[in-house]
Amino acid sequence: MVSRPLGLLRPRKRPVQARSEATVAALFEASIQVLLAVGYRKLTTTRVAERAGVSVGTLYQYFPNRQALIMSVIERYLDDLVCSIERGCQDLDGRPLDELATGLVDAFIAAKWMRIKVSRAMHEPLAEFGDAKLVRTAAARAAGFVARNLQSCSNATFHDEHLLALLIVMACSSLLQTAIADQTQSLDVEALRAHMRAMVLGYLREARQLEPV
Amino acid sequence: MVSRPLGLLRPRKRPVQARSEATVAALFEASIQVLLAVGYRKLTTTRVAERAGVSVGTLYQYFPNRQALIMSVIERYLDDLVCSIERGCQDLDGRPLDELATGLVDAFIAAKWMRIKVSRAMHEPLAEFGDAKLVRTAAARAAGFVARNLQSCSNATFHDEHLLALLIVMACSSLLQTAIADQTQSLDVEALRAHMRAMVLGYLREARQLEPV
Amino acid sequence: MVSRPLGLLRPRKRPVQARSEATVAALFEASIQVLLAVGYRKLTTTRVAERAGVSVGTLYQYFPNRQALIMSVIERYLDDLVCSIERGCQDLDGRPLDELATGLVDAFIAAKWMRIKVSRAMHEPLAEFGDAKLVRTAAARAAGFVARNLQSCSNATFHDEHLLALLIVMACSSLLQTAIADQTQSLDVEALRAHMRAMVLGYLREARQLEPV
Amino acid sequence: MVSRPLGLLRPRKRPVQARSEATVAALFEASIQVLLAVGYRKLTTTRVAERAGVSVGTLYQYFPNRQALIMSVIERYLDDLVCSIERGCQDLDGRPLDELATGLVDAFIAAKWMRIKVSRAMHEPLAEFGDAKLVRTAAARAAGFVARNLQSCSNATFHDEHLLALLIVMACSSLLQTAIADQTQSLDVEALRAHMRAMVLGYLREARQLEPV
DNA sequence: TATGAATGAGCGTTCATTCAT
DNA sequence: AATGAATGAACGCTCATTCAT
Repeated sequence: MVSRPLGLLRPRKRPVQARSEATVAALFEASIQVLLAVGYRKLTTTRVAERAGVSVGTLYQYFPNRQALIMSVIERYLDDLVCSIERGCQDLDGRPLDELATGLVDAFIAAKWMRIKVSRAMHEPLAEFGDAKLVRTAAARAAGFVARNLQSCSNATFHDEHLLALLIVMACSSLLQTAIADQTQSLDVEALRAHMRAMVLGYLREARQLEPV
Repeated sequence: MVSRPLGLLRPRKRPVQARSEATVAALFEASIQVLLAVGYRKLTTTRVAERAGVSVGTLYQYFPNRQALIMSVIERYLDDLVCSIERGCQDLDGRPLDELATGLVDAFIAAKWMRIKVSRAMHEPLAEFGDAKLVRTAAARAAGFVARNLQSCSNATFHDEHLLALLIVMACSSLLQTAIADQTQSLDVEALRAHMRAMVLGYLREARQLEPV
Repeated sequence: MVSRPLGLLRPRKRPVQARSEATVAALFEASIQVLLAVGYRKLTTTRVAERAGVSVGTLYQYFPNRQALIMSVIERYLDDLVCSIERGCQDLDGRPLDELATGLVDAFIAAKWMRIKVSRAMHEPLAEFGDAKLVRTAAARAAGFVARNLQSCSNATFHDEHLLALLIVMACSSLLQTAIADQTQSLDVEALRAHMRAMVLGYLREARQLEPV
Repeated sequence: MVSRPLGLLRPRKRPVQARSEATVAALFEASIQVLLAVGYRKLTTTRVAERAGVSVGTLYQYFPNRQALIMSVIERYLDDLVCSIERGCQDLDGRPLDELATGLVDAFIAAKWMRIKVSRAMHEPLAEFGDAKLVRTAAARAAGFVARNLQSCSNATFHDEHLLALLIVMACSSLLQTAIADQTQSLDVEALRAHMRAMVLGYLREARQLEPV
């Protein structure tokens, strides 16, 4: 799953050579580490480059500026996340409603909670660039899979699967992000899983009667 | 419900005089405006003071440092939010489940969406200080009201109203925050209201069967 | 022994009333305390006024600016010092050389070491304004007494008592100041006293043969 | 005798390249110039950098903070001073007492008075950091040479050369510093030299009879 | 291509001083 | 006369970005 930067985020050079790819990967990895080690406010280009074992100058050969680096990191994270969710949703076609709800919630939790530290590290960057196309695109992609799952549900049909799917995606990811950001861990995963399942399942049951808007 | 900052966040001087109160209010207002105008990263003490029509020095007479200012702004925002939610939940005691769900969702939307610009402005600050006691306290307070509403529901009883309430609060606020942060407004309020209602109602219906964990 | 400020140091108002005198005294005392508590670099007018139990505004009614305050404090300190030395030299007229040396050294040590904390507090202010008339004047005054002692010595006569006296004053006070500034107290007072006595006595013995320059 | 700052004072990067060394040298030189031109209180990192012909950022690449810069400057000054004194004391072994006294005083005067402007510039910084290890170390080193000279004196022996040496070092340097700090130059060098010689010589003559304490 | 020294605008913060009350 | 809120220039320091090597 390679980073696919778009628009303003496009690196100055495409990492065609093995060396370049390795450098970019190291910079991504270093960014996460810096984020976890010192926090977003202290994430400096110099620090990231240092951690990655290259010079600042080199960083600037792959990313036009700090923002591009961060957005690339976010992009990569979201990409991985969406792929992980997709994988989790793959076997849910044709299932009855309750299994579907369980499966979806498990997929989201697996995707976010399993990589909890990275998810936590992404909290602030996502807040700064959270209104970017990036995030909407990722949400839309995830909503795509989920919508397909909903369409193929064995014991229920819906009016507007895509909107339902989008709301499930938004609700699950925002709730999980909030739960993860809480360092005190006041909610344990299993409780969260049970309640999210109830929420999604209940929502879908109600939604069968929901008229399209 | 007055702001009562504690510890390091305690303003340097209590605004006892009319002038002082006006200055502090102006600084709060200016912070929001700066947040909306130039974003969190460019929220500077100088910039806030300027916009409030006072000098930096004056800002520092009321707040020991930038963080204290921001946390006070957050605190005030959360306080208002919780009060607004409380007001919205006041008439929901003794109602049947579906009216309760509708009322709760309306209360949250009224609280957040009606002050959408401020809510949007708070997105990044909340992400930086989101794990602070402040936020958890506010969530717990809101969960308190909601739990009371659940307990008094005319046609349903629950195992653990407090946990349910907390999850409703977290889900509603995080979902609304996400929706609000999206500048493109891909979701209109009324659609969101309908779906959130379905989500909360469905959740509570499922939750009646949920064993305590 | 009242402060007698001169020239640029003249307070804006002469402390004619009891109240004013008390305020000025409180400000002097507070300055010393601040110096000892937080050091010269952190001595601020606000802090001094606070400690003195008055407002900054009041401070500025007695001293035109920070420098005037500090110089007044120095002046008072030097005044006390010189008076203390004078007292110590009073009974030395007509004594033989060795008793004179002992007496002089004792007088200096009594003056400086007995008020060691204040002397230490004055170290930095003296360095900043050490080339001021203030210090030269104080040294000259002390040299005056010492010169008189030298003139009346029972068993020795000198060519230029005034210069000798000035050098004794400078040597004794600078050596003591250095010893006092050393927080580690590597030299104990009694050793210092013995050696200073040897130094002064030896110096005077040599000086009898020193031609005027 | 190269400057070797330790701990928090360690320069951020060791000046290994010619350019770096030149920059650091320029910063030292600029510090002295600023000290002489505007005084210690107005010695600003920006001002020093400016005068050195580099940017503030560059200054901070070589010194972690203002204090480290100043202490490095002091260290360098003291190092030079001690080396200069050492040079002046080199030929004094085996000399009779009066030649020794003359030689020592000449060594101190040569070291301090010959670099009078720098010495004057150092007055305030030394007062602020005067109790630092730096200064005590320098004094101890100088006392080392002088003690050796005393031990080898051809016509006198002493009980505690090291203490005597330390007092000579302290007396000479503090007296010279005081004389130098006096901008009015009320004492000319040659008079000072004669009297210091008398003082040191007399002191040593007395000290022969001084019992160890 | 990679480096990292250099840059300098800009930040958070302090504090001497003023002046309306 | 006394107050203390307000001022704003100036400070120490950081860091995104550039460019000579």
